[in-house]
Parts: sequence; C-alpha cells; structure tokens
Amino acid sequence: MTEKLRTTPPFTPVSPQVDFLANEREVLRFWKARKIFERSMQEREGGEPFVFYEGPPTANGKPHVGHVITRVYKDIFPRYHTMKGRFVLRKAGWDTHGLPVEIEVEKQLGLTGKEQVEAFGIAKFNELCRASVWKNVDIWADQTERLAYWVNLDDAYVTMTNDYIESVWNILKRFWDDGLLYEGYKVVPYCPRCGTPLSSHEVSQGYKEVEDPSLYIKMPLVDEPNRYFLVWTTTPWTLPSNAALAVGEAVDYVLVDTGEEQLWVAKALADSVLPKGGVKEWAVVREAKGKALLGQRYHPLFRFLPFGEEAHYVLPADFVSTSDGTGIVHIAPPFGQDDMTVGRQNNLPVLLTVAADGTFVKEAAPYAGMFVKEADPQIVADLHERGLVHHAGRYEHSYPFCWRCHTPLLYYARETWYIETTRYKDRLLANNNKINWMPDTIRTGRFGNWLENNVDWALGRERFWATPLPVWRCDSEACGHTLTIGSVAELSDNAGRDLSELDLHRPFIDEITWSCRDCGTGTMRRVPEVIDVWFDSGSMPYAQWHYPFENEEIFEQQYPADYICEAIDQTRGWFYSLHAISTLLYDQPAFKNVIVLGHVVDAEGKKMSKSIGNVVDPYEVLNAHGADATRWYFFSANPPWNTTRFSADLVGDVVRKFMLTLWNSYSFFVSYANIEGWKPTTDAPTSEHRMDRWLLSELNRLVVEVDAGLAAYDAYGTSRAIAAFVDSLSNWYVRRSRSRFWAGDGDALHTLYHSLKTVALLIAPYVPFLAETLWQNLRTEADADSAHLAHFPPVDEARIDEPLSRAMATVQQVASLGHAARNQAGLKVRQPLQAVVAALPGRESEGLRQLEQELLDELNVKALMLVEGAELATYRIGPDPAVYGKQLGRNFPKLRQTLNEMDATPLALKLLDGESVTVAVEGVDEPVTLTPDTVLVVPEPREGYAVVQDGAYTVGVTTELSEALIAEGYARELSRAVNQLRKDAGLALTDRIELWIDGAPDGLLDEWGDFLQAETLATALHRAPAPQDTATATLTLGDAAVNVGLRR
RNA sequence: GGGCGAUUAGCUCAGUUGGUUAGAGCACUCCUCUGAUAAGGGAGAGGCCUCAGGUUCAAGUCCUGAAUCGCCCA
Repeated sequence: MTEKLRTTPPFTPVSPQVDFLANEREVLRFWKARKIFERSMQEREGGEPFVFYEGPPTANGKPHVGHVITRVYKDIFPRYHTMKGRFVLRKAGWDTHGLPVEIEVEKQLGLTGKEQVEAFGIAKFNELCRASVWKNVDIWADQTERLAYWVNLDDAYVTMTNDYIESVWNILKRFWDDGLLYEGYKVVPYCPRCGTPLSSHEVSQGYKEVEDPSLYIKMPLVDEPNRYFLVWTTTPWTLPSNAALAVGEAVDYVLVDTGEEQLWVAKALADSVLPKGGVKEWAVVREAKGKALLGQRYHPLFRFLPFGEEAHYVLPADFVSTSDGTGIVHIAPPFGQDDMTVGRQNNLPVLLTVAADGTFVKEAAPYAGMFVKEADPQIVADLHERGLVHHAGRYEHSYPFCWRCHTPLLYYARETWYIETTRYKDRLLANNNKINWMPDTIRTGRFGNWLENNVDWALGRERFWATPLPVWRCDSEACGHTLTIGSVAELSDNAGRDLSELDLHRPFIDEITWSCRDCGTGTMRRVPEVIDVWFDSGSMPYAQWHYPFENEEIFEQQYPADYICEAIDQTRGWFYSLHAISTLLYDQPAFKNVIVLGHVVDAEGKKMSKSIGNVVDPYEVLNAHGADATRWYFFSANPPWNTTRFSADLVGDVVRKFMLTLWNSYSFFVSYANIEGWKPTTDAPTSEHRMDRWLLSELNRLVVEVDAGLAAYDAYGTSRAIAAFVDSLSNWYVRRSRSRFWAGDGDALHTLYHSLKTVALLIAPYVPFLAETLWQNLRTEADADSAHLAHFPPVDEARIDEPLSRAMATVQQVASLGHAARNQAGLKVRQPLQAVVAALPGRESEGLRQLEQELLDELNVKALMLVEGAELATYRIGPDPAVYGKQLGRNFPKLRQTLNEMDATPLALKLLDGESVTVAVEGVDEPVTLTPDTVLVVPEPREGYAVVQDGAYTVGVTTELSEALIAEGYARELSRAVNQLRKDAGLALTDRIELWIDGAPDGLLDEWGDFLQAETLATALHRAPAPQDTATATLTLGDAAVNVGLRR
C-alpha cells in the first residue's frame, strides 16, 4: 500500500475541511475561462428548444433578497433542460422606463412635479433618466454571476432602445387596425391645484382622517308620485353628475311607507337608516330583490348638462354592498372608477360638471366657479329646500390629500387611451385555462378572477420617460383625423424625411409633425401621452427580437415560452400584460408553465422593510454561506409559492446538513481511492455485494424521481429526495462499508465513485458550484468538460430492486429499535451481545434474513433470532376506520371498545397468520368479520424484556454476557483507544506503529492480540510499559487500568 | 372596504379522497458511536393543529363566522 501512495493519485486530494466560498470563486473563474455558459447554449443548438422568458428587472433599483429566490428559480429549470439535451436560449432583459425611474431623477434634481420637470426641460430630464437606469447595473450583474444565474446579459433586451420601441409601436398599430385602441375617460386620483393625476404610490402617502358630509337623499321615481329611492353619498358635489343608481341584483330591498312618503331601501339597512331621518315607525309595503328594480326611472336632481335617454334609471352592479349607505348607490361616472366602469358598460353620459381646477363649470350656474368641497353645504341646502334630504350628517373616514400641497384629491375623469381587452375576455379566460399555473389555485383564483372582472387596459400616462404613444392627430378641431404609426419607416414617410436616427423618446418625437392630408389645413401632431410601462414588458416576446422587423425565424422558435417565473405581485403586472398582448395578437398564451413565487419575509415572518430595518442584504448571506447554500435553501425550505422565511442562520443549516455531508462522503472517497490507487472508469459498476446493490438501487430510484420531478417543475420535492439520498449514502452506505474501503475493495470504490458522480450531475441544476467542483475531480477524460455540459444521468432500470430497498428499510428500522433496546438495558454498542430478537410482519422476515449480516454488524450482536410476536409482546387490534366506520356507522366506536377491552392477542396472532376472525359487538346483529387487510395489529412489549416496539416491529436484545463476549468487548475498547491515540498523535491512515500495552486483563492479548494489531496497523505488540518517546493513554477495562503507548 | 392566500412543537416545515396514538429536521437535556464528517444513533422534553360555531360514527383536514399576517385592488 505504501508503494502505491507514491504514485500520482488519480484524484486531487480533498480535505474534509472545505471553504465553499473559495470553491465558488474558483468555479466562476473556470466557467469564464472555458466559456462554459456560452458552450451550454452552443452545444445544444439544434436540440428541441426549451423557451424561457426573463421578466425584466428595473436596473435602477438595487436587487434585494426577493430577487435572489426569483433568480435561482428562474435558473434551475433551464439548467435541467440543457442537461436533457434541449436548447435553452437565456436572453436577459432590462425594464428601463417608467415612473420609478422618473421619481428617482426628480429626487436627485429636487423637483416635485410635472410642471417643474417641464420647466427643467424634458430633453435633459429624459437624458438623466436614461443614465439613471444603469446606475446599479453592475450590482445586478455581479449578483447574477455570484448566484450562478445563467442568463445572457451581453445580449439583453432593453426596453428603451429604438428597436424595442418600434416593435411596441407595431403591436399598437395592429391593435389600432383592429379597432382595439380607443380614447375614453379614466378616473384617476387627481390634484386640482397641481393639475395632475397622482400615482397610487403618491396617493398612499397622503391619507388623512377627515370629516365629510354624510348625506341621505331622496330620488323621486318617475310616474310614481311620492315614492323615492333613498341614496347615500359623502360627496354631494358629485350629485350634479349623477347618471344612474345601482343596486345589487341579489340584495333584498323593501319599499316602506312612513306615513308621509314611500322609500326604497335595502332591507338590511332599513332599521339603521330610516330613524336617522326622524322616521320612527314604518310599514313595509313591498319586498323585492334588486333585480326587480332594474330599469326603474327617476327624476334627476340637476339638469345642468344635456343628457340623452340613457340615464337616470336603476341598473345592476356587483360592488353594491349593504355594509353602509342604503344599498342603492349613486353613480357619477366622472368621479369614481366603479362609476366609470358601470357607466361605460351601460353607455351612461359622462356629465363633467367640474373643471380641471376643481371648480364647477359655468353651466352649473348656482355653483359656477366654486371649489367642489366648498360647494357641498350649498348643494345640501338647496336639496333641503326642495324637500329631498332624508338626513344630513357628518362622516369620519380617511381621504387622500395631495402629498405636495395638501389639497384634497378628487377622483376625476381624464381622457386617455385604452385597449379594449374586454372584447377578448372569453379568449383571455380560454387561454388562461391552457396555462400550467404553479400553484394551480392562481388559475381560477387570483388570475382567473382578475380576468373575469376584466376592464379595458388604460394605456396612456401623462409622463415623460416611457414609450411614446404613436398616435398623431390633426390639430384642426373640425378635422381631428387620427393615425397610429407602426414603424419608423412609416413615420419617415409621413414626415417626409428619414427619421431612422431619431431618438423615439419625448421631446424629439413630439417635434415630428406634418400637414394633414385629410383636411389639408391642419397639422398632424402626436398626442401627449406615453404608455404604461407594463405594456413594454408584456411586449417582450416580440420586441426582444425587434420582431416583425427582423429575426422572424428566431421569434417563431422562441414563442411562446415554456417557462416563466416571477413573484405573486406580478399577477396583474407582467403575467397579465404578457397574457393580454399575446391573446389579442395571436389568441394563445405567451407562456405554458409559470411558477408564482411567494414573497420572502424575515425570520419572524414580517415583511422586510427599510423602515423596520429587518432587510436581509443578499450579500450578507452570500458572503457568509455561499451561493450554493443559499440556492439549496430556497429550493428545499418549502414549496416556492409559500411565503418563505429567511435569515442567514437558516442557510447555515443547509451547509451543515446537506453540503458538508455530501462533501465528506466525497472527501472520504477520494482519500481511499488515492490510497488504493484506484483508477476511475466510465463503466457502470456491476458489483453484486448487497450494500452496493442497495445503494445502486436507491441511486437509480433517485434518478427517476429527480428526472420526473424536475420535468414537472418540482424543485422542492426533488431537493428533499436528493438530501435524503445523500444522508443514506453517507450515514448508512459509507458508514456500514468502512471496513471494505479500508481493505481497498474495488467494488465498493467503484460503486461509491459512480454514485458520487451521478449525484454531482443530479445536483448540478440546484447547486452548480458544488456540482462542478465534484465533477471536475471525478470526471474522466471521456466525460464532459463541465457538469453543466454533461447530459442528465441515464437510469439503469435493471438496477432498481424494490424488494431490496424495502428489506434494507427493515434492517434500518430493526437496527434503530435494537439500539434503543441496548440503551434501555444499559449495554453500549461496543459490547458484543449474543442475539437480537425480532418479531415483525411475516413478509419482511425474509428480506431481513438476506441482509442479516448488516444488522449483526450494526448492532454488534452474534445472531438474529426471528420469533413469534407473542414471545415478546401482547397485541392490540386496531380496526381500519375507513372500512368499519362506513360499515358500522355509529356502532364503530363500540367495535373499538370491544377490541380494546378483550385480550386480543389470540385473535391478533391468527390475523398475523393471515386468517380472518369474527367478533361479537353489542348492538350489532351479525358478528363483525376482521380480516388481515382491514386491521392494524399493534404489539405492546411484555414487561421484563429489553424490548422496544414501533408499529408492527418488536425488537429485543439478549442481556446475558459470557466471558467470551466480555473479552471481545474489551478488545474493541482497546482497538478504539489505540486508534484514537493514533489520530491524536497526528498519524496518517497508513502509518505503521509499534504498540505497547500494559495491565490488560489475563489472557486478553493471547486471544485478541492479532485482531488488535490488524485493526491498528501495529507491526509489533509489546506487553510492557511504554517507553518514554511514545504517545500514551489510559483506559479502564472491567477492574483493570490499562496503559497503552505507541509510536511510528 | 373587496378579492386571494397563509396560520400545525421554541424555530423551519410535512400531514393523501375526512379515518387508527398529528410527524420530520433544527435547537435543548441525558446517553452513545466514531481512523471521512462540522456528522451519526438512542432516549427525553416540547402541541387549545389561531379562535368560535356547525356537518359527521369520525375534523388538523369539510362548511360558516372571527382574529392575525401577507399580496393585489379600492
């Protein structure tokens, strides 16, 4: 053996002490130098494509820990499919437009509003936005690399490029041609003083508790004198714009007679609402569902603006509730989003009685020029005078104010551009059903509901840094000719000059005008809007290729996506924008499979937020435990759609439990393979040794499970299966096979080698660094250059031996119980015992016999005795509730009681032998038949034995110790002590020693001296006190104090 | 305010069409094993399955309501 050590080892020596961070850095260098990522794409060209879409992050923010889970989940399946031979093009993308970018720049400049931006200059402002987008791009790139998220940043799509914008324009043009792009009102939170709509983010900053009017008014019915609808509002100023009343179709309403008049009100609210108006007693005249009230007409309270026939009647709305108000809702389309939606569905007039500055228009004569909130009291007074007020009070609620000037915000209709998605609602739903949502509940739940309640996509934004809406309109009011431009070439044609070099952003695009060919007098000017950034990202399947202007072939290959993955908040964001655009363009889903991730929260389950200070910096964890451990944590902690708790400590567990266990098995293998000079081979092992057959069976079962699991996008279940295998490999196979490795057993080395190499490939999609490190050392010349260029390991079905796997499980179970029995008897494992005694279900005995030797070694006993259960235990019979519960119904508990109260052992033994038995149960006419298949026979250990039971297993150990057993125990004690001493003295595994033993019990060394020398690699054994220059130790064997000493 | 989801041991999580005594890992205590290991094995302790009703022979699981947390929308 010593000679072999001097030869060059086949494997680079591996220390059990490992620095995963250093390994990861080294692997990154290797990948880069050998262009492994590039090759992982090149070498699969021609393979069946697996299409992945990158949901573009906004590079001007910094990546947080939530991005880490997203990115590792994006990474794992493309890696798997690459290993399965498929071509995965991993094009990165950046979302570069939109309000967050603008706000960042506004802050930087100290600007606080649209007018200030305009004063500053749109050109300069947008130039800063363009630069700001790349502010943190280095951090993103670095984190991408550190996490081993393989995505091609060098070929990323960027939404602010002219090519990208042109593709988006093309889509909008197609929508325009289909009549899907239209102009209409949208109700937005609006500051009348600043003259601008606010984003939801801005609105949420300005909520205050305020008192507003609480007005109950009476709307007189047409043709039914003295009969009214009772209606509630907190915004009297919206009443002049009233266009209809809404009821819930399924809500119960009553018509009550107060003696003076008759009022319609929701039944559930009558008791609380009527007394407010001083009505103490009333009679119910009629009761009706809301459905019966539909279409009833009433007299409008005001007639400032002209309206047609289609107004002032009762219509249905599903948002009507009976939690407050009267159950009859005043609809003013210009001043509420729900109102506007209902209005559009029913063609209600939009009576815009309020100007953009928040004052009443001149047509609203009595209130003209008044700010709406100030007009409230006068409106209430006027209605009072006309006898239409039921009750006027005050109401405290939270209401939004402008965060800049503290003016109360109005919900106010602004003209903007829409895409008529509602026309394709059925197709959106039908295509949604073709998508594999993970978790499945999203399809019919959150996403399905969202589609069911689909409203047209409000596309326009009155901002600066975004894709400009490519709509030009003649400025002659009489003409108003409108045109949508679908390409730069088309724009050049119209403008009459080459615009291919034009920056398509504002303000330059706004400068492109031409005279109107329809009327000949007006000028075609672009409308002021830019578009919703979600439309940008939802266009990426097409725009990332500048389709249809080029790349037709690759677009067709790469659409739709097989797989996308983002967090739950994208339901109405990217998931929707992809789905809507794809359905409207091609009537098919843009993605076939989607994992919807839960959010990452802190270790306490609280949302991470800067203000609380519980934000975990991704680098903190990456630098502490490495990328692999972080990745493995996210895969194995819980199903990805659950909210995931996260802290550095939790990742630390991964290192100890999984990574080090695998590493040490690997390190163990390399040590012994090198000692033996074992040469690797690509052949599959053919060993017939029981442990080898077992491990290879487990390994192939694992390959099947992981392959099927990853194909079904299950990283969670598969990672746990891998961890379980690694645990078995290390703590059962290697531990039980140590003596074979010490002896240089080629079958064992080959089996372990093959298993480790296979595991290296199986874990490659999960922990790419560790996989590569193992692979590089284990691979042969004939193997792939990288674990990530290799093919997924094939299954050797012939190696799967289910009976063997079951039998080994039995061995482990009996061993576990045997250890417990030893413990109970106070007999430590190093003391050999005569026998282990086991009673177990009949069919398992045979398997246990086959693997008997493993059990004997593990438990350090001489023999296995399989016995009838009754010798060790009494039995209880548990009837299967699924069978007898159905059969006996309420008498089932009596059956249980009967069985528990009798001595069931005789019956149980018959059942164990496969016979059926009958039992008489009180209250049941026929005796109940129990069969072996429909009961659980539970043994309970008899007293006085060192016996332990679990389920159907009962295991005991003999406790009598013969002189021979005691002597053998001593020999093992001595051997262990010497080997510990070798280790403490820093000796190499192969060092030979000279050994001194003094004071051993009589005869011990006569019998066990050879054993001891073999176990400790002692070339000489002296029965004498150790000389001075030796390592020494003392131990107690029985009554004897034994001194040992050794030296090399 | 509405929709969706979550809530099981100190912590992280399993728990099948409702079914026998609700499990695992981590952490803790004691014992043990070890010439790969930062590990392994055994035992112990630790549970109002968030709460309140209901359905059922039987509920962690199904139904209704509530609380808390989260996401989306108002």
